[in-house]
Amino acid sequence: MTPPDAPAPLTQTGQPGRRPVTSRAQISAVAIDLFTANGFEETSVDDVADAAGIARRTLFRYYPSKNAIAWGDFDGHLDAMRALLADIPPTEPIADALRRALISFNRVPPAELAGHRRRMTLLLGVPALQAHSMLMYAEWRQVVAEFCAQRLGLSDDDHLPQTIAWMCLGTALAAYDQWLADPDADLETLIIAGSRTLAEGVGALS
Amino acid sequence: MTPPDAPAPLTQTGQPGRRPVTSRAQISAVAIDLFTANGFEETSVDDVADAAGIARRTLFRYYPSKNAIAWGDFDGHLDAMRALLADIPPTEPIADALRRALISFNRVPPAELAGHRRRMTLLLGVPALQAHSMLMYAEWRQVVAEFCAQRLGLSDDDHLPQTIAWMCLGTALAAYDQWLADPDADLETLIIAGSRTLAEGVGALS
DNA sequence: ACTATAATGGCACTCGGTGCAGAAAAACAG
DNA sequence: CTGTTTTTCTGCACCGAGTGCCATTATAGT
Repeated sequence: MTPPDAPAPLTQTGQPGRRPVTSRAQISAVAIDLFTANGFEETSVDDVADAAGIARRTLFRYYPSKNAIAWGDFDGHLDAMRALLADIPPTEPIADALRRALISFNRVPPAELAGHRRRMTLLLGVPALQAHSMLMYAEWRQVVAEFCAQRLGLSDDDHLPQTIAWMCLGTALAAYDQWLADPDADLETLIIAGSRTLAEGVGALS
Repeated sequence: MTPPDAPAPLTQTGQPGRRPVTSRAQISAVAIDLFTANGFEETSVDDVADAAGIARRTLFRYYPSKNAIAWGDFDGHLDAMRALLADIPPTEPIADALRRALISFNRVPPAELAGHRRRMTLLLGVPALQAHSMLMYAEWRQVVAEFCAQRLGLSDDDHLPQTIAWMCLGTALAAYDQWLADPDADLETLIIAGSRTLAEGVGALS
C-alpha cells in the first residue's frame, strides 16, 4: 500500500514550477527514428517536434540546433571519457592507456548496439552532421590532450598533446567508419588494430 | 599598336554570352576582409554581395554557401596535393613521403603568408567554419588514403589507409593550431615535429 | 538588326533559429 | 480554497541562409 501521506505525484521533486513534459533523450530517440526512416534533410524540426508532442519553440529549449538533436547527451559521454582516463594508473605507458581508454569508451551494451549503430550511421553519414560533429570532437580531443599533457609534463595546448589527441580521434573515427561499412565487423577489434598504428607509427609499416 | 583586326575586348574568349563580372577568388578575398574586420556571424551574405558589387542571388552562383566562401578554391589545392603525392618516388618510405607532402602542401609564398594566416584564423577559429571544414578535410583525407592504399597494396577504403589519412590530417591541423597561436612560430618546423610523432608513434614517447 | 548563349538580378518562398510575452502547471502559504 | 511564486510550455513575429523561377543584360556570330 502507498503511504497515505504520499499521493504519488509520479515525478515529485519538492521543487515548484511546471514539470518538463519530455526529456532530451526521448526527443533524440524520436528524432533518430524519423531521420533514419525519412532522411535527415527531408525531416523538418516541426516534424520532430510534432512526433515528440511538443511545440517547435520548446524543442529549441531542449536542443540548440537540429544537428545537436542527433548527438543527444554528449557531455555525459565526455565526462565518462574523462573518468576513464583518470582511472588509469600512472605507471601504464601512454600508448597502452590511450588504447584502453578508446576501447572502454566505445564499448556499448549489446542491448543498445543496434540503436548506437543507427545514431552513428547518421552522425558519420549525413554531411550536415559530419560537419557539426567536428565541434563535439574538439571537446573530446581536449579531454585527451589534457590527459597526455599531464602525463608528459606539458601544457594542455602544447603541440605534442594536441597532435596525439588528433591522432586518437582519427583512430576512433577510422574504426567507426569501417564498423559501419561492414555489419559483421567488431568495433573493438578495429580499435585495437588502429591503436597499433597509433602506438607504433607509420614508420613501422614500410 | 594593336592590330586592326583585334579591338582588344579585354576578356574575349571566342564564346558567346555575357562575361562574369567577378571571380571566386575576388569574392573570397573581399569576404575574408569583412569576416576578419567585423566577425563571421556578424557579416551577412548581403554585406558580402554588396562589397563584391554583385547581387545576393549571384553570389550564391559563385559559392554554394556562406561557409564555402571562406575556403575559396579548395579543389585546386586538392589537385595540388594529389600531384604532390604522385610525384614522390615509389622507393621513398611511406612515412617520409607523407612528411614531404605535408610540408610541400602547406608551404606558401611569403607574399601570401599574411593572407593565408587570416584565412586560416577564420577557418580554424570560427565554429561554423570549423564544422564546415570537416567536409573539405574528408576529400583531403581521401587523397591521402588513396596514396597510402596504393603504396600498401590495399583498397582506398580499407582500415589502414583511412587510419593513416586521419592521422595525417591531425598532424597538419595540430601544427596549424600552434602556428596560429604563436605569431613567431614556423609552420614547417611544426609540421616536421608532428610528422615525427606520426612516423614513430605514441609508443616512442614513454 | 536578329539570334543564340551565358551571366546577372529580382522576387517569392522554405527552413533553421531567436526574442518576447503570455498561458499553463506545480509547490507552497495563508 | 485562494493567492503567490516558480518553472516550463507555447504562439507569434522576426531574421538570415539558401533555392526555384523568370526576366534582364551583355556578348558573339549571322
